[in-house]
Amino acid sequence: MTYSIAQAAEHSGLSIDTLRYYERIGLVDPPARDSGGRRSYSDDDLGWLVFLTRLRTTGMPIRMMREYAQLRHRGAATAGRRKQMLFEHRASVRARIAELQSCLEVLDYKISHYGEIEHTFIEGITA
Amino acid sequence: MTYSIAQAAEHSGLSIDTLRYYERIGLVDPPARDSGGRRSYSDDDLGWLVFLTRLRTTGMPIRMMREYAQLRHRGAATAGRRKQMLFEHRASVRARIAELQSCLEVLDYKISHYGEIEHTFIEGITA
DNA sequence: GTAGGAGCTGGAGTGCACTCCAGGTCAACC
DNA sequence: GGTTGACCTGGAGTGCACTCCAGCTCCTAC
Repeated sequence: MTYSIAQAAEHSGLSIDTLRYYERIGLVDPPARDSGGRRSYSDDDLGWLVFLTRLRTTGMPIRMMREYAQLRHRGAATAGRRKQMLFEHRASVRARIAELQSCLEVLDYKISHYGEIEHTFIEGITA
Repeated sequence: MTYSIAQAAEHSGLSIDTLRYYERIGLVDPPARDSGGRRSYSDDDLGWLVFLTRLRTTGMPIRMMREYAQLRHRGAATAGRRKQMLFEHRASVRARIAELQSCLEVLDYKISHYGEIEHTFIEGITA
């Protein structure tokens, strides 16, 4: 199964421009081309794109994704390094979640605090 | 108690440049000045700065923080609107956490997958 | 055979959130 | 009274991750 750039964009959630941009900066390998010179993405290509969007969603910077892509390109010999990268990235995602959760508590507090303002009309509380 | 800009930066985790930048764009009110014309932050100022860093950490864009700051500036009459903003923001933070957690599952899967590669030396698995 | 639409390239432009800089002031200490 | 160090201002520069554009080609449908 092959996919046009529009279909690849649709499937991955990236824009067409972003797909070409990712190719330009070496984040994805140049896909095959059809008889008219247009990009023709394979299922494997799509799988990689979708995985990239996960890394992006979790805040991995592009330069790190590119490093990962380059290791991947060098084959099975780099599997350990790649696993290590994902391992470390997972830790940072967990830390990020913890950070967000601690901020959530502050928001919860603030929101209930506003509730008091609204019900008792305490003056001067403007935070 | 008052604080120099360096102390405010230290306490809030923002840089000195960022403090001046936030003031310039109307995110924080201009603090008092000492006899030498230097910024002199109050405890209230610091409290606001710390709260801003929470909003920032949770990904609120500056333009929204500024909107919030402007409402706050208009006093208690805008408390409802501000509470509503925090309420909506909290929902987006929760959504973000859920998104990260779902990506974490993908990472977990990938990482255990790499484990298989390392132990059984399956060829061709390069994702 | 031509009009329309998708896709192509190289390169310029955008928005966000800072970050840095030059050139100056001010207070304190030696 | 000179040097040092923190701070001041307005404005320019940075890094990231896209996003847009002009001008072109190619295929399909009428």
